[in-house]
Amino acid sequence: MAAKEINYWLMKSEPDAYSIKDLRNEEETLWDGIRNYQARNFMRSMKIRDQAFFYHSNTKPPGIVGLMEIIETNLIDPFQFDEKSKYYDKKSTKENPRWDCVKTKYICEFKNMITLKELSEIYAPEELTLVRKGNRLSIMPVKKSIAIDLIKKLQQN
DNA sequence: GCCAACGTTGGC
DNA sequence: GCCAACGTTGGC
Repeated sequence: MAAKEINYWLMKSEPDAYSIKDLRNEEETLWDGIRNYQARNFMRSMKIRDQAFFYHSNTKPPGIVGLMEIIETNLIDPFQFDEKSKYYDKKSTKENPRWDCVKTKYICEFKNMITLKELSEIYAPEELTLVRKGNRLSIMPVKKSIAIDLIKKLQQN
């Protein structure tokens, strides 16, 4: 039986809010709080067994710190209905929820991160959208060839 | 603190 | 539907 094609993604998080160490401790987490349609749509196209790079943003320096696996998809983000949450969306209804999330599982933390600076020296913005100037997307796809290349590099470190 | 790059909102 | 004003993300 042919192995199912898996796709690769990159997911940003500020470590003050949620870090790779938090994920290592908890093993699994719901990737909630996404309130950007483009990022949401990328999440919607994720499949179980896909893998995602964990990226620490707003750090000195920012960069890729680990790898995780997508273990559940098409989940409803519970915080959109929680009036006390900063992720509350009064326009979202239970009949027609606006925001999704996925569940991810820890695979590994890389001993040495690959910084954004290093990535931008290796890859052009057309190859890796992460290095596009002013990129604010919190979730984005990573081309398979680049993903495999990155994993190899990160494991050598 | 500044700024680039968008996304969102609201007037018309 | 257009566009100006404003807000947000996130690098530096």
